[in-house]
Amino acid sequence: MQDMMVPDMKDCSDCPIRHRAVCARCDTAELALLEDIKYYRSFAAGQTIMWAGDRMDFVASVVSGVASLTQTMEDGRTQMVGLLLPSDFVGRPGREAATYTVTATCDLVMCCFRRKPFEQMISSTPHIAHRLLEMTLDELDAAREWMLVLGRKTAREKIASLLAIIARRDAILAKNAEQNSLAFDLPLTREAMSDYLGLTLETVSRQMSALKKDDVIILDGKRRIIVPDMDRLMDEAGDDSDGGFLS
Amino acid sequence: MQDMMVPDMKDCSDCPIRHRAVCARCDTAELALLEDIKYYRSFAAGQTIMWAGDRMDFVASVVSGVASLTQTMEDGRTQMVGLLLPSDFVGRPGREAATYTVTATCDLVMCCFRRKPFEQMISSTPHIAHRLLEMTLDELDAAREWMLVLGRKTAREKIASLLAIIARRDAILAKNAEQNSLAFDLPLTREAMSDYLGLTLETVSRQMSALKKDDVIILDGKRRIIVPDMDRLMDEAGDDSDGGFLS
DNA sequence: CTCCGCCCTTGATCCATGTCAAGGATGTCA
DNA sequence: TGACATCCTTGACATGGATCAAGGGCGGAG
Repeated sequence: MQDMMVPDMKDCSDCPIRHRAVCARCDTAELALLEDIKYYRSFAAGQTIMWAGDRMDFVASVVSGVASLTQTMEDGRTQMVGLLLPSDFVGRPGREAATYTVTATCDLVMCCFRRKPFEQMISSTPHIAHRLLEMTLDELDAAREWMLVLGRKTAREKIASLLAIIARRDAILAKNAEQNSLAFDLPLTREAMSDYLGLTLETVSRQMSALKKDDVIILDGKRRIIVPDMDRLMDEAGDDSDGGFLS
Repeated sequence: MQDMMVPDMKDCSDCPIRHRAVCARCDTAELALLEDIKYYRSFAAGQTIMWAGDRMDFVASVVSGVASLTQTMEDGRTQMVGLLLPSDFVGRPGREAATYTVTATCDLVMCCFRRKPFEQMISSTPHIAHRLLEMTLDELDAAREWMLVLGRKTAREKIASLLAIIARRDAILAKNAEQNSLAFDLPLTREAMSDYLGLTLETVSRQMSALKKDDVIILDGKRRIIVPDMDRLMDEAGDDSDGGFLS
């Protein structure tokens, strides 16, 4: 799993899906193919990119910013089922309609590929299909890891788990991994956190305050988080594992 | 998703992964290949097939019975992250160690394939890789569906969701789908249900009694369930969707 | 600068579910 | 047949997190 986290761009720095999506071993012919079908789109914070059930004729990779996948019940209860960070992939080859609502939780740039040609490319280039399979398996692991968080952890552990995941991911992208003290900006509102954790906004706020009081985190404003001791945070998360990566 | 549920065996009734796993379009050469690397294993109810972290040198498909994938925290809290019903696939090509503990929840037969040759076969037969990708995407959808259950549903809704999923899956395998009244045997103890739903055993028991009192289900003994009205059950589950299928 | 709206915090109270405890039903083995 | 183990049910009580409610802080628009 580790090697998925650092995009390998050395051989194709212009590959439009150099982000985690496909990357690594693209050859020139594939690059040309991809170049032909890609386009970029930007979204403002809070903007909904697509609604569950919408026809979806592209797949995409997050270039910068954060997006969320959510499910909503008839009565309005909502659950976030995936958080898309830079290098994450969204969209399902072979499926016409979006299964989840996709929303930009902060300003966002995506690199999109028209679906039909992308699917053709997959059928004709086995190693890209293989790469997609690996990615999907990683997402499945992350989703299952999250099931443990949702089903069995306390509110405090849930918050710590979320912070730990974002901190670690952030550190890796910034090449700061291995440091025990980290600082980062939360890309989520308290409400978005509550939707991800299966809590209410108030409980999230209270537990953030509690973690702050206990010196597990330091808050600089509302969104800037300093983690003086990652090991301590992981401990609070009740986490022995290396932490699933958000879809 | 629908078409995944009914194994398509018409062209290869002897294909050892005729269950949902690969199925459908195997040609003779592949059959021979598979035949060469497969073997069957049986397990008794309650038996653990492998522990998280164990070296795993096979992948497998459930022939009969039910198995569960579980994660456990250091302090013993456990969460089931997948329920493997007949035709489900377990194991991850390319991964040496098991990520989850796999346990037989009732007597179980699996059809196993040695991992290395299986991986080779995947690389050399693109449509099998493609099939695996589709399956994995379905499992991902199921896992995300379950995140909504774990994060946002009440105990009563959780129970109804689980019963609805098992009932529907059972009906499909028995070619009874479309009927509004169904009967089936629960393949899980109350404790296994609680591990899947993120509840305690006692809460599961109480909510089963409540659903019985309200005529949503009829209990014949402890394990035999009769659902007089599937629509009613789905309604109790708070479920608009067609219900994710357990991995 | 001031007002407004959004996001966040905190308090008081309630309730769904967890926890602890007792006992019932069913199947197995001697 | 009786003793025992396993699985399940039910009751009494505790509590974590939800709900309802009030207000603080900050950034953007005028």
